[in-house]
Amino acid sequence: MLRLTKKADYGLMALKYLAEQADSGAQSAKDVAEAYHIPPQLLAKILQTLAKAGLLVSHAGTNGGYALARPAQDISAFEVIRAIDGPLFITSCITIHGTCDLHGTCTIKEPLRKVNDSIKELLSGIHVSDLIEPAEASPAAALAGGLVSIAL
Amino acid sequence: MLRLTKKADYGLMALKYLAEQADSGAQSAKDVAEAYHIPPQLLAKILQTLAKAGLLVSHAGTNGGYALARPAQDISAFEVIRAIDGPLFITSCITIHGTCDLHGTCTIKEPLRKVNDSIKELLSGIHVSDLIEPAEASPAAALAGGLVSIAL
DNA sequence: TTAATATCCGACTGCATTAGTCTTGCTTCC
DNA sequence: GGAAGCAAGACTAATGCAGTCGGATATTAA
Ligand code: SF4
Ligand code: SF4
Repeated sequence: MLRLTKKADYGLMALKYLAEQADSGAQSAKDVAEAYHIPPQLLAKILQTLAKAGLLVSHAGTNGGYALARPAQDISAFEVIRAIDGPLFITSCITIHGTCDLHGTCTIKEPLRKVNDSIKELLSGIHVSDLIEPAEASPAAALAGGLVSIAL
Repeated sequence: MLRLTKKADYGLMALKYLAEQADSGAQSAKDVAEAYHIPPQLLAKILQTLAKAGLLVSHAGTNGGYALARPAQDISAFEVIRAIDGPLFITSCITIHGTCDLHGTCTIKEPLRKVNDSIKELLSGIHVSDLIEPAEASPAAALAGGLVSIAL
């Protein structure tokens, strides 16, 4: 349940890597793939998607590659996931639109939308800068996390 | 991304229905299925699963059916989802165990586990009793929801 | 006792999504 | 011009989900 796709997973890893290597200029897709042992061609497409979504800037040619389009603390995990996996959410009805034929009878739809929003907010409160701390909690993360309240 | 399975969806609807009809005694799987236009045989299996998980009590025979094993406010959405969809979570590594071959190199695993826990807590704060209010937020729900803080 | 009602259980199929690959073309720098 | 790199789309294999089918067992009412 609620499984994140591996692509989004890879995307987050790549973004983290790019955030760490921000000083060293652009990094090629191959570099990132080798650093984490991710299938290179797959990661390439993920990075392309991320670039198209405006989260990365790309530069073709020799010594080209990808770099963050914004500072790491301005890119939320929610944006990344949405860019890669698309805008689909926990219930089939919210975004798939016509998939569920129970729109009339379903009485649980509204509450679930609230849950959906809560998760969305939770993910929006996480930034790639929060991922780079190696082991112990960074003081920034505690601040950035914030609080998510849920009231149905 | 993060899509809830329809089975879990149906399960929540059924539980809500059973909570509402708690006074009328046991309800058969067919009754619930007809009330919401859910494929009867599919719902039957979901209810069986729920019963096996201890969330429902079942009674075979004429005038038999299912009823809540506990009061509605003691059954969390998390339990329901877990019972139906199994214990899998947002990343492939957390519960699938051997699926991801990046355990060594992956540096993003720990932060994601925290996110995972936050979502789990969020879902644990929602009970089926919070779903029965038709339109406006129930006062109980605001209390029951609580706060979920996330700190990486 | 019999028949109707209902849960229980496992196997099965069709479909959608996901993970990953291949191929081809375009851009930039040297 | 050629190497390094991005861009883009088609393609395949595998997985998981939604839903179905068939039959077995338990309970109750007549
Ligand atoms: S059953 Fe209700 S909540 Fe679930 S997908 Fe259909 S309309 Fe949405
Ligand atoms: S890439 Fe990392 S976080 Fe994702 S499944 Fe593999 S080990 Fe877990």
